[in-house]
Amino acid sequence: MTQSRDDDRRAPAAKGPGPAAAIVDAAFRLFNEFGYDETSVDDIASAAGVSRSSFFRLFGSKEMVIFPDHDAILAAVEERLAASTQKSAILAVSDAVRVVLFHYIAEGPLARRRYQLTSTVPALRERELISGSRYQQLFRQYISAWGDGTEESERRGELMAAAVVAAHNRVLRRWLREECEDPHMEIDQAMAQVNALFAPPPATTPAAPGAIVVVRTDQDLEAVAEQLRSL
Amino acid sequence: MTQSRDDDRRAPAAKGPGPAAAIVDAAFRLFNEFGYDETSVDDIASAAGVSRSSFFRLFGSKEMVIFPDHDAILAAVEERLAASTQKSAILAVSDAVRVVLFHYIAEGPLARRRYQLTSTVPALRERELISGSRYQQLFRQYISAWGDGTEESERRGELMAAAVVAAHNRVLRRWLREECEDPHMEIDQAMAQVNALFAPPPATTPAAPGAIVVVRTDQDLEAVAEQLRSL
DNA sequence: CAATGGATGATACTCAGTTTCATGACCGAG
DNA sequence: CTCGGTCATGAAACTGAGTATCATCCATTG
Repeated sequence: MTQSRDDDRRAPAAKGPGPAAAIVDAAFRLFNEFGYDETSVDDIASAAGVSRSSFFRLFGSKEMVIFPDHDAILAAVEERLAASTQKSAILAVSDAVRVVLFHYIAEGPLARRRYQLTSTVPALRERELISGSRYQQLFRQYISAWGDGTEESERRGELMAAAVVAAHNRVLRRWLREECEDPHMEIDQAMAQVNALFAPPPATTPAAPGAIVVVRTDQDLEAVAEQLRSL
Repeated sequence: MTQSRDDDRRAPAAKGPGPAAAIVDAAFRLFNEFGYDETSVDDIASAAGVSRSSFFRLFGSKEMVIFPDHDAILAAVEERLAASTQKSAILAVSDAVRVVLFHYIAEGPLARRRYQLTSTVPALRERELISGSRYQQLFRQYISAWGDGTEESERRGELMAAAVVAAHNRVLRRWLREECEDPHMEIDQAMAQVNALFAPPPATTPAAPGAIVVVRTDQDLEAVAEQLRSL
């Protein structure tokens, strides 16, 4: 896995030289120049110096050139969520969201080029939506598991998962549009907002500046800390 | 809408006799018998006694045979949302959600047949997801407009729209699976839950610096202090 | 050297969706 | 009745994505 060299055949998203990277480069270049629909797979393959067959062998479809490693991110999210219990649930969710967000941010300009495509090509926007729903499904699954089995609890899990993904998407989209200077801060705020919504109603007395805030909590300190961090 | 005769040419989803209805019937029958991927458009067209051309003229794509009138529902939702202001916002959202839900429920067995397909054929599930996101976008747009323009308010709109759609989807899915006896009641409960989450942020003024935070916990003060220090 | 296995390329095929053109039914005007 | 229009339909060819098959090449290994 971690062996070096140009063994990126297993990791099409890698940056090093290799057929996969050449294909990605050619694809983004042609998409930007001529448009997504106007660029055929044959165009990409020949521009990258590989055969059509190899293209479909490496990326299963034309759309997948744009979205390289969703499966890997999804696995990372699941890993983070799995390493958690009720007590650290809120923290786990926030962490998992950060995993996703900062993965994209780490891509830098590539992520923005992708956004330029997804925001103009309906087929790609839809593909992105679908992968987003897989995150939501994953979050829902874990959040639900942390609750009791009542319908209200299940519904709460569903709503919270939707909110979590929406919060992430908003921050990410703002960053992609360069409307967001500090994504760390914004994702913290956004997740704090989510947690404030879904945490058990903390009997917040309207507080004048300098007032005493009493937090009734059955939660563990991590949860409290998460909320405080947002103030 | 309710006029009789066979003037369903403008309404492909209508039930009366006519080419569109024949196509829908043939499509569902063949999909159920042989599977979605195994049924070609030619199969459907010839089974319905029309030409391939007519099929694509009436429904733009193979997937659209399954989802007839999303645009109409979307328009109905928008109509309901548009007829509302901040004061009646919560009611408008709940009403709009009910419009969608009961539209599907009114379809009765057809909706359940569709569900059987969408829950087994990935391409159709994705198509459904996408139309769901259009509802979400619509709700977000209106809910955001009801707020002040702050980022927190915008985010709240985004989260609430996501939650609203998620709540609807949950109730609808339960009804489709026949796990839900009284969809009226369930959607009311679900929307009440959404409103309870999003409605009145009970004036939670962020505590000014120097506020006192009281945490009830089993842990001793040293542990608490240590945790807080790490914020 | 021979054999094996993995990666690649070439080719042909299916099918969705688009475009173009021809046909035929209906309809009002002369 | 006939001409000239429109509109729904059908027919056929075309593009392009995705799949399957087979041949080839190359590197390792015995």
